[in-house]
Amino acid sequence: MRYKRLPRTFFDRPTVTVAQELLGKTLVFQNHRGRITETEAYIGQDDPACHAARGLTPRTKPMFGPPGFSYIYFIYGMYFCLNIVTEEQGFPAAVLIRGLLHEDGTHYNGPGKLCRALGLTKEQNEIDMITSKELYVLDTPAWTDFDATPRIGIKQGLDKYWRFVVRKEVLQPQKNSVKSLS
DNA sequence: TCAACGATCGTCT
DNA sequence: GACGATCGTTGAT
Repeated sequence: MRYKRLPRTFFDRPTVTVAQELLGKTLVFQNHRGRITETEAYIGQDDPACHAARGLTPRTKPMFGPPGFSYIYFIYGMYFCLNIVTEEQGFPAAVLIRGLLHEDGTHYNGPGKLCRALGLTKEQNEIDMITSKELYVLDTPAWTDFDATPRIGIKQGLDKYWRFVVRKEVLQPQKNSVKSLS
């Protein structure tokens, strides 16, 4: 089975919808690939936790651009975080990729660890993930069994339940079947 | 120019 | 649970 890459229309939708439906999709960067297990939505200038809340700056410029582009920023002096821009050009919003189940079996929890493992840096900021040959998302089956919680590591916007994480049973589907054999 | 802070993580208590 | 590492971005001077 050969999976197609997600088209721009996938990202040109409400950010919460995109964040939820990205769970289970396959992120590809160079020789790495893994399925997305955890996302967060950051939506517009009315969301106080969104980097774009205080307007357009050099850093947040990608968020104001077309959907389907990467937005990678440097944080805490040592980590990068990967986002994918959503919604129409001019409306600043993006989905933060927080968790990835690598095809080698490693589950990366946390945006900083994920980017470090894959080698994602500012070099990959503002890449068009619809046309790029090194950074894109494949349309593998979605995981629809997930929880919604407040976002992590922020001090404002905690009333919004815009973090989406697949339930851990999804990540160990073989456990029940093993038990039923005995 | 300057100082405070941050969508994190590992280590220590 | 608390804290330090480490530095680019930002808004204020």
